[in-house]
Amino acid sequence: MKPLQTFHNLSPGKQERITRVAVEEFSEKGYAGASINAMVRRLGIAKGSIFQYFGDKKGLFLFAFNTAMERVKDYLRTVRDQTASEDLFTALEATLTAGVIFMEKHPVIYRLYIKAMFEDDIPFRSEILRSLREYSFKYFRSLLERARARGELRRDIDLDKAAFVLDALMDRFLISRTVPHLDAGLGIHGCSPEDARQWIAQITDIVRLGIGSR
Amino acid sequence: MKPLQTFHNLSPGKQERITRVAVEEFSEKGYAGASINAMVRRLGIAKGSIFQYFGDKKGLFLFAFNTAMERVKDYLRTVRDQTASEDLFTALEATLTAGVIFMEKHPVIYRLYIKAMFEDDIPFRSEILRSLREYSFKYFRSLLERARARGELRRDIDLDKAAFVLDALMDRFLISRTVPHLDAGLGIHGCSPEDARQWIAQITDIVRLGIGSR
Amino acid sequence: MKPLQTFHNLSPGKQERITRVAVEEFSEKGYAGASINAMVRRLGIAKGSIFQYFGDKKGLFLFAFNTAMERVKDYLRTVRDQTASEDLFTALEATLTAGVIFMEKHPVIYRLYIKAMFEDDIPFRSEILRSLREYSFKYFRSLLERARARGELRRDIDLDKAAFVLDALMDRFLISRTVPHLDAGLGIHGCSPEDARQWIAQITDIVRLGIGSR
Amino acid sequence: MKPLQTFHNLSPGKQERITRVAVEEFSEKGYAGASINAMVRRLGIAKGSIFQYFGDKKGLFLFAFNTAMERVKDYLRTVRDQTASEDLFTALEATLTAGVIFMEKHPVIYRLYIKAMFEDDIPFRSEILRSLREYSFKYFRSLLERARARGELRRDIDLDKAAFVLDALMDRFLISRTVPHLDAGLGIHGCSPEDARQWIAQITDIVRLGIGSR
DNA sequence: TATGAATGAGAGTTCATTCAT
DNA sequence: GATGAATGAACTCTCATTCAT
Repeated sequence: MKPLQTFHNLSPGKQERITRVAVEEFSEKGYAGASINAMVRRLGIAKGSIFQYFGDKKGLFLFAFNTAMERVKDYLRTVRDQTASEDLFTALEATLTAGVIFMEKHPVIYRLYIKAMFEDDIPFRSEILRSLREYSFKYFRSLLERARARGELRRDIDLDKAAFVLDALMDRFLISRTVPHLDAGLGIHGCSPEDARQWIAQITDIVRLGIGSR
Repeated sequence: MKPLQTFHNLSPGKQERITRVAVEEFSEKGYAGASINAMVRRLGIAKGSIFQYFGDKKGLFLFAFNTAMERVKDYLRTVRDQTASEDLFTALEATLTAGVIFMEKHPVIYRLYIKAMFEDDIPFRSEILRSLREYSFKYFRSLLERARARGELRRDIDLDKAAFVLDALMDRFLISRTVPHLDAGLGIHGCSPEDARQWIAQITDIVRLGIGSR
Repeated sequence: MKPLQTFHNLSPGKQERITRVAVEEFSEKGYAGASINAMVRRLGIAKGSIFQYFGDKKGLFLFAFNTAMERVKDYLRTVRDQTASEDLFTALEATLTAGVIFMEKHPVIYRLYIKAMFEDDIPFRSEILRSLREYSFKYFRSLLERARARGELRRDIDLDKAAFVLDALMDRFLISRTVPHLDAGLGIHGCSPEDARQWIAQITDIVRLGIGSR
Repeated sequence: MKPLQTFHNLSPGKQERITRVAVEEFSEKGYAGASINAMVRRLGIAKGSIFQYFGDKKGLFLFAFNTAMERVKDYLRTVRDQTASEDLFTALEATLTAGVIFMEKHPVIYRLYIKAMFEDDIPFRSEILRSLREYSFKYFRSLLERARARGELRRDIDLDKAAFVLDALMDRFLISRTVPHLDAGLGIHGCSPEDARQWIAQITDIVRLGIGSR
């Protein structure tokens, strides 16, 4: 019997409940800190069941993490599609804003991503991070390539470097909204969506002057 | 008897050895993951002694962390003093370069900082991070204020936002050199100091156009 | 519904497969160590089925063990029949040689026998072992009685004691070929069939002088 | 801190109690079957203590086993010394008798030996068995060499083969007294010491004729 | 008849913390 | 002041067995 086979035979409602609790637990306590005991206590099921479904803690984490990341990718895909006709900097603003909204609705997922990023001994850490970063860079690269084709960029700008800057700024901005006290009192953490838009506008402005065509 | 009282009565060599081992352990395994068992094994001292010196695990961590961060601050102070007469962007390049050099020499300290940043259940996490970030922002703010006084900045730029951008880019760049696979194959992780300088130059260049006076 | 009833309604092929896997598992890991989980995994059938067929783990073991021992007895019977006209010591040599050959072809069965012999908590351990030993002794006793009738034995030898010696030597010799390092470097374990015959000849020789008629 | 260091700092009485309980548990249930939970329950100490003393289950077993075997070797040494002036077959009888007496007083140790012999997954099984068997063979070889020097043996007898026979018979005889129902009703198991001497005498008699000088 | 999801006791192991010496 | 033995809760993981479908 393959792992996950058993799990996928459960009712969708139960699958969803288990996944949600697992994501929350890993999100709150990281991989090593997460307790399967705590999960089954919250779920009201037997400890053995988790191991029947996922084989071991590693398998559970991988499943929870991948499930969560799929939702991020889905979301990002729709953003890109909706900004296809906009210029680069409008698209960037939209992306950041979308990121803020997503995090507002799914803070748990963002924290899980953070944990995977900076905790050691995450199962398949390298593969996971490499694949995520690749996805993110490809996203910004594709925005930049579209912009270059339209003549929106400085001629001499290196697309890799530019993508790095975009990724760094967006990532840090979003992290600041999640991780308390990372913004040194600037007020990013927990600020209103309107204030967030102000921040986004000004950051984008700096970037436009840095890499834009004029 | 105050905690740390007994610790400071030890010979400087012993104090230094204990501090070093504690910093290494927390740096490698994070707060929750660190094992006092492991530390005393490496140190060859009794487990009870640690509790006598520092009260509990929390006290040990706080001491180790603060000690490590003092070294960072000392280092940063000398960088600022040495670049007092340079223009903003030269000073920024120097700062990033200095950061690369520091990390090269003290990777353990940088990892400890990362762990403190992204792990929950760090004792006094809020206070620690707030104080660190404050220090970092003040550093960049002071550079920017110096630059504004000299007319090196766009008139309309908001210094807080600019400091945010500088801090974000510098931080992400340095993290990329430490955490594997965070750079999506761009080659920042583990690149040679010369390649790092190239990266720094180009990032600074983007920033100059974004916030510089012309 | 009697247990085993449902099992015997299965296709002979399936019965045989289940028996074989069970014997292998018990042979490798002993009774307590054997895992029904592992068996059904290898068989690709439902765990519940095993309990339907055999009631519980005990029933499964008993069936597997008895099935395996039947094969040993069948084999031993043919050996005795084929040596009916030989003198005692030729028959003994033939028996030992046959034992070696059987083990060579059915190591799994021999290991199962060993496990049953020396593990506690074997279900019905006493009955099982008593019956096996009885069978073995009867075998040697019948050889000895035949020999006595032909005047091949010392007058004053006690047949029980002699049977004990024969059984002990044969058993130990065969075990030495299976269990590594039981022969203290004498080279019995894993030796070639030819070398085994040399050993057999010399052991038989000692026995002949010990109990033979002259 | 080395494993066993801590343990040896305990009071001799406590060390002895722990060792005794461990030997009993392994002796009754084998390695895999033994439960550290059960041991600490019987001892009335905390589970963690066992791991502090011995590191892990493997370490505990190794210690318990070696301690038990030392007692066997000590005993055997005194037997050999006391029979130095006897002829081979008298010495053999004394050895077997001594074995019977030892087992009568220490059945737990003998069962532990049996378990180590026939259970798989014993830690360092190969090394343990090789060393034990070597010790046993050397013992019989030394008796045989002494006998050959005195002209008590058949000229053409191979000492290795003879030692094998002695070891096999002695071992099986002693096992028969411990493991129930291994004697097929011959009455070795649990027989009185006097009956045991009778058996010993007759077995020795067979061996004498098989390998003796006349 | 066959299935396989559910169970929960029990396994070995690690750990921060306490306290008598 | 330094020690290190003692603790017990919490951890991940395995297993035979049950029973509704």
